[in-house]
Amino acid sequence: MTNSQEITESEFPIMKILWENGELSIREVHDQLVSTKDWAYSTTKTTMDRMIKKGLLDRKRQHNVYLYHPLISKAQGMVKWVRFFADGFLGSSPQQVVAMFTESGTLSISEANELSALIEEDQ
Amino acid sequence: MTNSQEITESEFPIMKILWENGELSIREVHDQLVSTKDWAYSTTKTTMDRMIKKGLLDRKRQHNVYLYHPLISKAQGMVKWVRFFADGFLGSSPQQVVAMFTESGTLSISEANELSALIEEDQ
DNA sequence: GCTTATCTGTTACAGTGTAACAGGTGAATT
DNA sequence: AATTCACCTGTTACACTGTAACAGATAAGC
Repeated sequence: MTNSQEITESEFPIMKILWENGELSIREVHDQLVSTKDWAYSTTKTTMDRMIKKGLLDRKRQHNVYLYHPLISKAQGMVKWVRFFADGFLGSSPQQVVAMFTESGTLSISEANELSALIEEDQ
Repeated sequence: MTNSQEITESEFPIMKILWENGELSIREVHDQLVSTKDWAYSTTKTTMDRMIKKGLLDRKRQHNVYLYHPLISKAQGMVKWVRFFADGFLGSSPQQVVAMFTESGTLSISEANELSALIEEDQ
């Protein structure tokens, strides 16, 4: 029953930036995105708007811009991808992948715990 | 100029099964898929048909069934996802991810070499 | 006040995720 | 041999995603 919207491949880098920064305008997200994705500004915009509709993000008006922020945690957003990664790439269990992320510093202990629990939760 | 069709998230598990088995009917792929994906047979079928159109697979008629086989190598198919994982999940370089795959036994030495080369190749 | 840059909303279109359905064909059954 | 059953094949469908252009609104600079 945890609000578990699935994050798509294109949405993921946006979530990541937002998890790291808390709250940003589309422009700010877009500028950080440029290193990885070669997107038009309007692509970033459309994607983020859809993420609001899906319940992944919310936004509030600050001065004259909208600032977007995540509605789900990094752990929640990673579940699907950890699975994908575990059984598609490493022939290992999702839990082992979580351990790997913790070691690599991708996840804090508490994020790792949350993620582990979520993985157990729905099978 | 290497034939580099991108493999989508749903296509990946199919490719994986085919890389491991060489040549299978839709039914055979589907049966192996069931452990991971809860798909209808027709979903597996449609996906595999589209993969042919995209040039990811080819098929030939054997007796009275079509057997499907991959047209691109595991290394070629992994490039995109290695990048995705490298900069989305591990804050590491694609090459480090390749190394990790080699250690975990996911890739043979020669597959890893091919993959490394491909990663260099287009930036 | 006008120009310019940026933000916002709207619209678009091909591709993907997921599947139902109808017709064909071989195998089993009577 | 005619019927039935199971599975294969092709066709069609529809919502969602990936990617983006465009037009109007607003703010900032001159």
